[in-house]
Amino acid sequence: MNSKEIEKKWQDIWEKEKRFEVPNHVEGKKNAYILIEFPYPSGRGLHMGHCRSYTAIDAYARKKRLEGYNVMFPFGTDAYGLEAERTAIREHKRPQEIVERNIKTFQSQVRAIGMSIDWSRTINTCDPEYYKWTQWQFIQFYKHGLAEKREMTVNYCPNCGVLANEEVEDGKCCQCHTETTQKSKAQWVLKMTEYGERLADDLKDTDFMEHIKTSQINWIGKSEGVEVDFDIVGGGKFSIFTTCIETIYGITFMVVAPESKLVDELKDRIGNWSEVEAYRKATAKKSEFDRSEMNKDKSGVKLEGIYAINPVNGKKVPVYIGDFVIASYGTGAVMAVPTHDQRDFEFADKYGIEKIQVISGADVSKQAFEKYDYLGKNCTLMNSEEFTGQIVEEAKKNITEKLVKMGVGRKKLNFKMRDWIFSRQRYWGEPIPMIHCEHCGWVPVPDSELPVALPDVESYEPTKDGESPLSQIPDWVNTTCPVCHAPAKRETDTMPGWAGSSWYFMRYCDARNDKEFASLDALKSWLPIDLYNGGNEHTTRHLLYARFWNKFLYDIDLSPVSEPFKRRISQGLILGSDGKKMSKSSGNGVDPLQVIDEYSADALRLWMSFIGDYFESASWSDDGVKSCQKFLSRVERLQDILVDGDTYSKELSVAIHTAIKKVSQDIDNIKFNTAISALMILVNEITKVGKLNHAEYRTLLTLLNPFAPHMTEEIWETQKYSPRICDVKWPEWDEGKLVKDEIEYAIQINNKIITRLNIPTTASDSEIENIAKNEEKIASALNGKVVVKVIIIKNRLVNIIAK
RNA sequence: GCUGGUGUGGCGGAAUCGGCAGACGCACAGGACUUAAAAUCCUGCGAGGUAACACUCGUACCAGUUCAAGUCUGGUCACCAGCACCA
Repeated sequence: MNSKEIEKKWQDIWEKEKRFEVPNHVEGKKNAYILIEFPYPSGRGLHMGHCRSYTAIDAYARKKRLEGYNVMFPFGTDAYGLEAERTAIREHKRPQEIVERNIKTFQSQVRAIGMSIDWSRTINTCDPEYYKWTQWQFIQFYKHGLAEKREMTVNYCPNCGVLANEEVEDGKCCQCHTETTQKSKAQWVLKMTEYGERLADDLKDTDFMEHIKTSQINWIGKSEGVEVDFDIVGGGKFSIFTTCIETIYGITFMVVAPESKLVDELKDRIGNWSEVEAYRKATAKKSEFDRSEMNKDKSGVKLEGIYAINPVNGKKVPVYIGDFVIASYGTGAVMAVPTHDQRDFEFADKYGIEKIQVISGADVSKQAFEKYDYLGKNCTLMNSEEFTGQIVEEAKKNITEKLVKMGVGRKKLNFKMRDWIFSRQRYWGEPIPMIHCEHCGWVPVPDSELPVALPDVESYEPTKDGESPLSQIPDWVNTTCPVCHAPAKRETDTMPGWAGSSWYFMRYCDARNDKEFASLDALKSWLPIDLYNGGNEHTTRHLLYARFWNKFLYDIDLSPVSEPFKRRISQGLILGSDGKKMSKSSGNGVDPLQVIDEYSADALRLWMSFIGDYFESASWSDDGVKSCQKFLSRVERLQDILVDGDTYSKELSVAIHTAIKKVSQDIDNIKFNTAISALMILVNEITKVGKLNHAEYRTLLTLLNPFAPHMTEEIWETQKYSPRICDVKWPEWDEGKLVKDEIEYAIQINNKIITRLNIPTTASDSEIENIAKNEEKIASALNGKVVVKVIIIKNRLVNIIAK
């Protein structure tokens, strides 16, 4: 049989015997939930990038299973989202058809690389059985006041409609890269900001890779500061938010966002209204991107006749509008301290505003002395009345206290993260299960009527006016109010692509439940996920949404854990052999199925793990797969030198125990490349010895099994070993048997290696010293010198310091 | 600019607590087997230096700590990722 037949044979056997299925409920602690982000089933099928994480994490799962864990390792597809819809439009097919076809391809490819998937749990986000629960959960958000329809300024892409902030990159749509604009529209939002603090703080309980935590933290953008009220001369007031309250005595002007309502309220008192109005109009035209792009040239307009009063010293300062102040962050107004904020500094320069230094320690005539530079350096305040001379950190506390006592200030947390805009005016998504009734307002669809099925339609392209295509189907839109039974209309917006992927890992635990989205019992058995692997592109948005979603379910006692993912890792990219990203245009793409065809799935699997550090990007190389294929056939050929024996032989004992330890630890630590190198070292050692017994061979095959499951099963069968390799126990190493009788020491004199010596491992320090000193070369080199000090590092070296 | 990460031969990459830098593999070179090729096996392979040794240099760069630094400390540079007029 050739490798292809062998691999097919075992894949069929595994599937037939339901080898990798686990129950929903498992007792005990030896459970491991291992998850790879489910893919969007694109027509191109599995690519090398998938292969790397799939095969490596599969190896991890297989090893855990051999160690006696109940391993849940599921697979599904995330079929909703813009990409599927766009493909459908391009190919003039219904998205449903395309998705169905692609899922089949995907699943067969996942089988072909030998994944140990529990297929009884497979799910797909556009399956009504699945999205029924996505809708149900939306309703729970609504019932708990965390979902509401809100008129708001939104990012709008002419192609893709309304986008969440997270979907806008550099002012462009993250899907089609068209320039986005601002539009006011009523949108469903999930109040994610209410969870901002917990989403940031609870990261400490997780074991995510550092850069993943960082990007989460950056995105959430939590800042601690103080909100302060400012009275306006002649009546009225407004508040500002600052993280640098210590600079309050340095305020020389204030800036509010141009669109601020305050400006309207003060209209009659503003001396230059026409100028102000013109500036506001100009700002409204600009997208958020344009506004931030203009950052080189700070612009603003003074509100003539308007002065704010600094509560700490009664100082009257002018008020400006400026488009660098964002209405939706903080209070939409800032205090400006040109000496200690570079932005304020430039603004002050441009409009000729005075500057007062309040923190000493730097020259502020050329540029501002900012918090990054003065914090933590024991800088003291100046020009700050009773706070003058206090250290910044101390003054921060004291000034805040004073403002609180005066009743004009309070501590405040602010987040850059905004609420999650949950509406899309697109066809291909879960319909939002809400009904609008003239008498009752918004009413959730009753549970008994879920799912609100996405109607099968001819035309699903986005409409010109930016409304959902569903709004064009009167039969679907018109319904009756569940409460008063009057005629009512369905919500026609659909959910964003991120909805279904925010909770799929829970559904896996109880995938066929038709009473609830997953029983708490099943969730308790499996959550939190022990290892969650996914692409770097999802480390901010998806992870944040999923954590938020779970936290909400946790709060209403439907999830047993407050953090669903214990450990999160991301694999590095697989690049083309030219070191560039694989792409059609550069023609450097490699098709995994062709590789399997030419070599074998096992060789591909081995190479994907051996190619380099799992977390770093790596270049594809044909020679690499070849070398792995070569290694596998070396292992196969070891059968020719097999001898009898049920215990490890003296010659190989140390090598075997060393390999067991290294492979075991490296797989746990996601260091697959060195795990394989340890196996190679073992095979080299066996080759040197020239023979191996069955016990040794069985151990080698077991260690190799996670990486090359087909071949090792086959050899196991050929050798008539029993039980089957997937039923054996992962070998254990004996720390005491790792030590050789003798170890080579490097012998140094004054840090320079003079010679190397084999010294028995049982030798004491003084014996080692004697052996070293008496060695011929050493003795002659030491002749006439005085030994000052002898440093002995066990099993490594001896360094003799001599004068 | 802020935050996090990385920097080691021709290449992918190893190196526990600071302890022989370059494991393992690729590529390359030489040899064995073969009529020949493929496959396989053996040997060599950081740079300079030597007939061969010896010796010298070498983990982005500059300092420091130490008997000993790829590893620790301070500073610089480059690249990657996230955030970025966020108050």
